[in-house]
Amino acid sequence: MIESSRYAAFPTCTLCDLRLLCRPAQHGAEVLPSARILRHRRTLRRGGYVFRMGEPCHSLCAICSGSTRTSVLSADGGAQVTGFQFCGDLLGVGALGTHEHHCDAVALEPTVVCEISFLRLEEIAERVPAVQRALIRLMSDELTHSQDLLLTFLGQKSASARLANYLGTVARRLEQRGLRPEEVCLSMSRSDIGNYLGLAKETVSRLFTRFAHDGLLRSQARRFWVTNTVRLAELTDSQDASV
Amino acid sequence: MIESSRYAAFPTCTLCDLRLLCRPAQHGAEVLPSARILRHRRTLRRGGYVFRMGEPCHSLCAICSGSTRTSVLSADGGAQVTGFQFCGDLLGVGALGTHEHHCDAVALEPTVVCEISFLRLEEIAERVPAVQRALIRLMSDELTHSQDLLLTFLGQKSASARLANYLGTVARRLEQRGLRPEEVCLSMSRSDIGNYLGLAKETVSRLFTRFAHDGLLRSQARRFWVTNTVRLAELTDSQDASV
DNA sequence: CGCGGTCTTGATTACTCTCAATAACTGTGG
DNA sequence: CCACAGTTATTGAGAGTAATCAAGACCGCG
Repeated sequence: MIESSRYAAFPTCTLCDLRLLCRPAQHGAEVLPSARILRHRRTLRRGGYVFRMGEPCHSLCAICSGSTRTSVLSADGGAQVTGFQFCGDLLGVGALGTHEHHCDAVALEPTVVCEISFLRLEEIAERVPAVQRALIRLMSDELTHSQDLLLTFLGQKSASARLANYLGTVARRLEQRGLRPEEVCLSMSRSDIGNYLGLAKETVSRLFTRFAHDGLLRSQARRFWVTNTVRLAELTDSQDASV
Repeated sequence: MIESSRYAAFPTCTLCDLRLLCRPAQHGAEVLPSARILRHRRTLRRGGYVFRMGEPCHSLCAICSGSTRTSVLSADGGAQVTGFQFCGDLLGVGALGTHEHHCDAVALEPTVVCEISFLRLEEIAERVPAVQRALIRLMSDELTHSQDLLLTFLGQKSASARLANYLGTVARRLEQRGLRPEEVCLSMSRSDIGNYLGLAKETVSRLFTRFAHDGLLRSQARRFWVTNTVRLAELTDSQDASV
């Protein structure tokens, strides 16, 4: 419990997916200094790169505060947004096997991230079964999350269902992390959302207008507040575009 | 090498993603009887369930021969196809964390599968670092695969690009496993493909007709043979539906 | 206050879905 | 071996949704 003071200034650590691995001293009798695996904390400003595609990756990376956008270069040369990450989310888990980042990660606003040495973690896992299981669990969860995400894109047909689903997912995720849906606000552009969802930015804009008109949310510039989670969820489930 | 005779009748084992874990005797000096982790082999006929959603899962499952389809129940009560698996592919990796299957898996044709006890594997991993790393690598690969898959769905707009991309992916995957593109043939219905890709079955049918007319492939009933991999790949990259 | 970028809104075009009818295939039984 | 029924695949016509093209409004910023 000596460690806990290290994190006093970061209450978000209690929400972090990495917290069980970040403080392995809590696992069993064997005391392991967390300093060995917690490499460093970094502060980024809007537009700053957390990492770039192709860079070597020997760490897991968790977001302490702020938000990020990941993207890859698609075959036609343009960028393809692959996701948005918020407080407590992990970055770079998929790169553990290849030890090389396969996407860019950019801060959407002033953002603080933690890096955890994966090599150290692997060493510790060899000696502490609880850590090994936590690691496997972590990857399994990430896999489940990735497949859930895939699911939302598989059957989706209408644009409104896709956007409603996305906004609802974000609201839910942030709610799980202790924020109220009313407080949900993003920092990403219409283009980013459109790119991510496979929609034209004009379509995204129209949908925001329509959702706001229908009382589902308030939107102002790059921020929005969900005001009717229930109806947003209804839209998500509908296959067609009926509003 | 005493073990090898066990697999003599299954040459496909050399293509299997699980082979490194299935024969842990090869890892280091410690000899571990593979019988402890290889639970059993099962033969299924067309339409047979490999497993059902909600069932307990304590095993990894590899396809020795044949093919399967995974699906979940979507919010509106209908089924959503989440993927197709072929010789050497794994099933149920994402269920390792929760120890419960979160999808149905059905054989598309006469199919043989192997089950590997995950609990045993975990035990062995605690003692043999090489197995632990192989396990992590396996999950990381699965994660990478899942995210690659997600990528193909994210930006995709036109139906032809989606189908071309899918057919190309299947052809490539089977090619990696030792089959020639000319020999690629499937056992899934147009409805399954359409469900998976988010297209109406009529659209899938029309695209098959068009692709065949343009000399990209031959199709006969539920089987098809890719005859022009290059042009199929070109279609994949195109954002619009120009043919 | 003017500038560059993003966002909104409108009109047109094009793609894909839906509905509907016919054709082909699969498996079963005579 | 052939005929039959049920399922699956093909093909066509019409309707609806979202992309594209284009113009103007709003915002942050120097």
